[in-house]
Amino acid sequence: MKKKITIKDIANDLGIHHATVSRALRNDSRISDATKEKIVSYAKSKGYKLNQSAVNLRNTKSNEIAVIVPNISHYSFANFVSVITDLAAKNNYIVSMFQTREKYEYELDAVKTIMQNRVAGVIASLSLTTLKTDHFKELIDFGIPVVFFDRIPLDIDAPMVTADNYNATFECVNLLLNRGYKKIAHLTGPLHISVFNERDKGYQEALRMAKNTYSNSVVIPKEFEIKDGFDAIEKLWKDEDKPDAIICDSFTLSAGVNMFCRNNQIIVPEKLGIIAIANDPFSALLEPPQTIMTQPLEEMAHVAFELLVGSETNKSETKTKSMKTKLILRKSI
Amino acid sequence: MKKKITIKDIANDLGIHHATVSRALRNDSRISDATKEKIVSYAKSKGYKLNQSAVNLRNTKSNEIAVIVPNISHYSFANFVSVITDLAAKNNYIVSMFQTREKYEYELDAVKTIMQNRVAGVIASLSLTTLKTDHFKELIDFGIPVVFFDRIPLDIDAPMVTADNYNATFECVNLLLNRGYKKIAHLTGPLHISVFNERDKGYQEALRMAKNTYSNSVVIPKEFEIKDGFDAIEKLWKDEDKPDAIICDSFTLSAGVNMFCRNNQIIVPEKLGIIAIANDPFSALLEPPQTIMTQPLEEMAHVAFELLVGSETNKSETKTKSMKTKLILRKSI
DNA sequence: TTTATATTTGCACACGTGTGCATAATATGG
DNA sequence: CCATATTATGCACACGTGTGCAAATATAAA
Repeated sequence: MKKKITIKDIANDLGIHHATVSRALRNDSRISDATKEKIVSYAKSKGYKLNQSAVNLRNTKSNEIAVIVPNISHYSFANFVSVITDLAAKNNYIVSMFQTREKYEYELDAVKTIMQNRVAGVIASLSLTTLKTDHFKELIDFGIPVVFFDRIPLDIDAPMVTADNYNATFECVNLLLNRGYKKIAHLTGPLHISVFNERDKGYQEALRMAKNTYSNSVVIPKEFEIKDGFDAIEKLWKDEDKPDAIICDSFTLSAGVNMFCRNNQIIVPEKLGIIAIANDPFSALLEPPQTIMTQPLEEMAHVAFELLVGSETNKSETKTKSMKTKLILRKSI
Repeated sequence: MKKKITIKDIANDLGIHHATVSRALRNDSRISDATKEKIVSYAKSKGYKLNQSAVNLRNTKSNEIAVIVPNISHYSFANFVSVITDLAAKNNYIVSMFQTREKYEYELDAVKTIMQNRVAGVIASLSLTTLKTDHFKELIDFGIPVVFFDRIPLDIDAPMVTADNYNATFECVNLLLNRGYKKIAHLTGPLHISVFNERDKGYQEALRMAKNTYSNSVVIPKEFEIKDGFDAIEKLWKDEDKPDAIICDSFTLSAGVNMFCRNNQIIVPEKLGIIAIANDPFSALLEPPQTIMTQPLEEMAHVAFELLVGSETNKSETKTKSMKTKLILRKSI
């Protein structure tokens, strides 16, 4: 292992002071071009690498942006993180990953670690089991800016980015009603989660406004799996008053519904219309190709990042951005 | 923003030396239980948070593990990162994400940033456009342990973890031949990439050993998209000597092939057998459900992590672990 | 009690960089 | 050519923690 060279080493070798080296390498205007050139080329020849830990200590702040998500392997989160990572790299930040696996305790651990690391900022989406948010309040109180994304808390004064979940289901219902469906079910998640709560409200309200009497919200109280969608529709299908259309709050759930239909020769969209609120591109590959209401993930990531890195200059008011969803019409309705 | 309390603050308040505080908080055996208790409870009451940047500087090493992957939003990488993140958290490391987007220049940037951050270790999968690996040699020379994963370099002496790609295709070919397929094509990636190279060798060799005369490797020279699979099979299908089975080196490619077949009423598996080397669980949802040869991603992640964090104690010999793939038989062959 | 030993705490310095302020070197103007 | 303004560099300290070694205190043995 090579000995790591420091700015002091360079200063000694060149017979100058390390402050001058520091300034030269950071291209400070107060250093003459001649010495700058001398220092930079010497540093390069010696393979000098800035020690970021020292910089972070000196700045009392690290160059990291922490991202807290329930599960990185889910497409929406993966895609979101992917965009954030690009933006971070472009702005000389590093992205640190934290995964809660939908567990409140892991979220607590993540927040603790984040504070220890004096991170520059946090982008977070709450876990399903998070009922108290004191840890995030402490984080903000500690001086670390936080932007919430998708699964947002309702009792914290911080910037937020979400899809317009209320209108997403509202529009889905109207679309289905227009197509002649009469009995629309809603497969959703725990209603203490902002996303599902908003969507169910939009669903209920659209039905109410249309004076539609059938209403059926099925809550899956855990992380969605294909089997959950399968089981849910299986149970619904046994009702004497079964639905003729279903809105699924994730691609995973809709995939389970699709599988049940294929296994039981239930023709989609004739016997059952399916629409998913999802972003997964493979929804197009289902038989029949799945109609989805998508969230503008890339745009949301951009906004979240902007709210975070711009948050120092622009502390004026709390901003919650609600982004319009977009329908991709395929063959399942 | 609250003032951040340090061990010196605690020391002053308690009339002791900060070294004692440091030791007490780290549960050093040399500090008496009485003072430990006093210090720990006082620290807690004051909301003391360790400053990891200071620790990192002192240790000349950070608490981060860097993960370099081409694209986080691809299922295999996302899943791999997900497991690594869990393992890291369990071992008091943080995972820093780096995404190359298949670009050599981004890989260079990532390696540079990683050196600056004096990261504890790196897990990396090469980008498609990486032809030189000097940057990784420099990284290792700089004293940072690196474990390569999946897309490994052939000219670096470092621990590696891959699937047994040679045998994966070898077995696929034999399986297809046993089922009566005679003309097997191989949809693969750039052959300077270890993964695709090995797979194509396994494919070629299995055909040679079976004295099968038809052989057809189609190289997609870029990041795979669904359209690439679609276009490739479309072109193959125009041949007078078209294949009756195809091995696809990713789920994306196989999805494109599947789509072409559905659009053109080509019955799978009667007219065309399809097998993908992939991990994506949604392969089960295609029509027909896709037969896949899977890599043991979770296991590979565990091994990679173990090779990395155990690498300080266990520098003895370079280890390359080649993990057995597993067939999941469904309806596409 | 005295001496030897074990236990506990303090001291000083190191880790590498950045910044306000002082000082030195150079340029500008009369 | 001197006084002043401008530019360039040096100095000292701070950021927060950890560790080898010395010192102080407590405990055990004689």
